[in-house]
Formats: sequence, C-alpha cells, structure tokens
Amino acid sequence: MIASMRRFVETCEAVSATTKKTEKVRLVSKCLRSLPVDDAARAAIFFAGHAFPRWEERTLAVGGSLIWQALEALSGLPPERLSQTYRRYGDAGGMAEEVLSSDNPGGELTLRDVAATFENLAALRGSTQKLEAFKQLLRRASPGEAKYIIKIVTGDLRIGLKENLVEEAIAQTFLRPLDLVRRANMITADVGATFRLAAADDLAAARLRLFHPIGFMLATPAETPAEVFESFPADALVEDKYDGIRAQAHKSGRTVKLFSRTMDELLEFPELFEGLAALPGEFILDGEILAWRDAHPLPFRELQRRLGRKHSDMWLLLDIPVNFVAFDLLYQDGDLLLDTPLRERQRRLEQLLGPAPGAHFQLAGSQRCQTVEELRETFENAILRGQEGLMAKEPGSPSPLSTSS
DNA sequence: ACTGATGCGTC
DNA sequence: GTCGGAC
DNA sequence: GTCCGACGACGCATCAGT
Repeated sequence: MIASMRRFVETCEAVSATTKKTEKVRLVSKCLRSLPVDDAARAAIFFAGHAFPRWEERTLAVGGSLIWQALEALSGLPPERLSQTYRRYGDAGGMAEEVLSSDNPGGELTLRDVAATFENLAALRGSTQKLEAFKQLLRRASPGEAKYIIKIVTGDLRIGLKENLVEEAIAQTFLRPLDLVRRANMITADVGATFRLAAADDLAAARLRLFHPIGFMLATPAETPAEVFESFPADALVEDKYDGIRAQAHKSGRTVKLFSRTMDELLEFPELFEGLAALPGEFILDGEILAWRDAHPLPFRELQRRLGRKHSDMWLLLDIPVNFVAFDLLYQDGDLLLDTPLRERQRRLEQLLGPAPGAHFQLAGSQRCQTVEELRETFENAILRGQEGLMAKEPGSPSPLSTSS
C-alpha cells in the first residue's frame, strides 16, 4: 500500500508535466479515486493549493523567510548555493527538491500527517516554534514530498491546477453533474467537504450554513460599451463599480457578520452592524464597504487605514466613516437565491431594505441601459461621481460583468 | 521600549 | 487589483 | 472567452533583535 502523500506527489508531477486540462482532470480524478475518502478529501484541498478549507481563517504564518531558514538548516548548504538554486527554479518548492538530501527516501508520510502538521503550525506562536515544527515535517519527507509541502504552504502549487479543475475532477470521479459540484463547493467553501458529498451522492443536500461565507461571484472587465451588449443581447442592468471592499453580510436574529472575499471575518467596521441587525429575517447580502463622507466616496487608501486593525480606534472610526452598499441578495429566510434571476433577487432586496435605508447602509442604485450611447453616458457620470466604473449585469443571470473604460 | 523584517490581506 | 500567455 | 500564473502598491500586526 503506497503512502498517500507519495501518491499525491506523483499525481502533482504528472499534472505539472502536461498542459492539457482534460489530462490534468483525469489524473487528479484517478488519484482521488485511489484514496480512502478521508485522504481524498484532504488531497482535494491540497490540490487546490490550500492548507485548510477556504472558509477557514487559519493561516500558517510560514512564509519565504521561514522556508529559507529551514532549507538552509536541513541542507547545510551556504546561502549562495541556495540563492543559485532558487534563481534557477524561481520557486521555493523546486529549490527544496534539489537541495534536500536525496538519501531521504520518505514515502512514509501520509496526507493525514501533513494535515496534522498544518494544524499544529497554525496553532504555534512565534517564528522560532514554527521553524522547529516545519523542519521536523521536512525531515520526514522525501525531496519530492518537501517540494509539494512547500508549495502548499506558499498557497500555490503552480502546476496549472486550480480549484476549478479540482471540481471537474470530483465530478468526473463520481460521474456527477459539474454544475452540482460547483454549486456544492460554492455553498460549503470546502472542496474536501464537496468531495465527500459527491462520494455519498449527496451533492444536492449541500446545506448553506449561515455565518459560513459562501463563494463570491467575481466580475470580468470589459473594454467598451459595445462589448457589454455582446454579452447581453437585450439590455443591461448597470450599477456603479465601487472602489471599496467586497463583503458578504450574514444576518440572523440580532447577529450580523461580515466576510471578505477571502472569507475572513471583517471585524473592523462595527458601525455597520446595527443597521443590518435591525432588518427583518435571515439573509445574506453581497455588497461593498465604502469609505463615504458627505455623500462622496473617499479614496481606497483611506479605507485601507481601517483594515487589519485588531482594536478599533474611535478617532479613526469617526475620521473615516463607512457605508455598506448592498447590491445583491444571495439568501433569504431559507431560500438560497443563487439560481434565482437577478430581477427577482433585486426585487426582494429592495423590499428587504425598504424605502428608508439606514444610516450606514444603502441600496446600490441600478439602472437599465439599452443602447451603447446610454451606457457611455452612464459610465461618464459614474466616473464624475468618483466611482471606479460600472458593473453591468444581465437581468436574467447571476454573473456580473464590469466595464472599466 | 523601540525598530526592522516578515507575513498577510485589501485592491 | 493588473497583465500577458496558453488553450 | 476562460483559465492560470506572475506581478505591484499599500497598510497593519507580530515577533526577533537591539
């Protein structure tokens, strides 16, 4: 029985060796199929380049410097030699494979061991402790295993494999519809859990958990107004594109939580909670946090000064006021609205927020555009109002399109 | 107690 | 966030 | 068109070293 980490590494190497997406998917699928469910679920997360499920906020806090120190210690090579090797690969993982002793056969490491060490690393405090634990893990690994451990730690495998393709591999493994897999992965934000659901033929049962962020719809840029209408033959719903921080607001009872695009909880904007908590029912809003003073948006730089703080500073809170601009409703009172037409979601959103928005939140004004001229004029107005551009959406579908020129 | 390096997260 | 490249 | 990889600017917190 081949140890699961070795199996994972062999698959990564094979995936790296081909540029064909279908082949990558086939290889990943083959690997997932060959592993026990628990290990396959871990592998799915690692294939996506994550140490933990996406919805988790834990980080390893092991970066380039610590990796460098570990490799220096374990290889016994002088820094110049390491630099040389690094330059050749441009990748700490590749460097590790070359400089670590090939006497070490490894092969005993399981995906479970690696996952456990990640847990430990996340829990340890201080770089000294982390360095020790990290070195210990690498000592147990073959050079090839070390390569991919480091790639996971840096958050990017760089083998032309992303979570999208892992979803495809899961669908292929169990012959499930790709749509269902993507949907489950969006709801759970955990490609390992998605794997388990697919294995159990239970994808449709993927349940949304309030206060666990779900996947964000990202926009794609468009150069010209004409491009927008190529995508939306009929007409387009158009909103300002705000230069702020994308956020998901979850609310139930009096509890409100905000999540950023990387699914971290945003705790820096307490003044937004009151107004949202006062709204009726349970819901998830998609929106943007804006620095906003005297009816105008402030530069992003200002907003950034409020980010990342552990303790909110009263002065700063008054100095840089913020608003939550809601532009979509993803869930309401038991109904997941991802497949509901935008028109209907907006109707419910307007009804939810009511005619008099609160002090710190507002509804994104949307307007219908039917001609290129109309769109161009709206765009220019948006820029004049200090916005970044426009978001254009099709009334029937959930995927947005933004214009930037 | 201070400072610089490091990691992380926002766009 | 942007950009360019591979498919 | 879609996906992926490589890249930059900025600001904050934490820790190591002084």
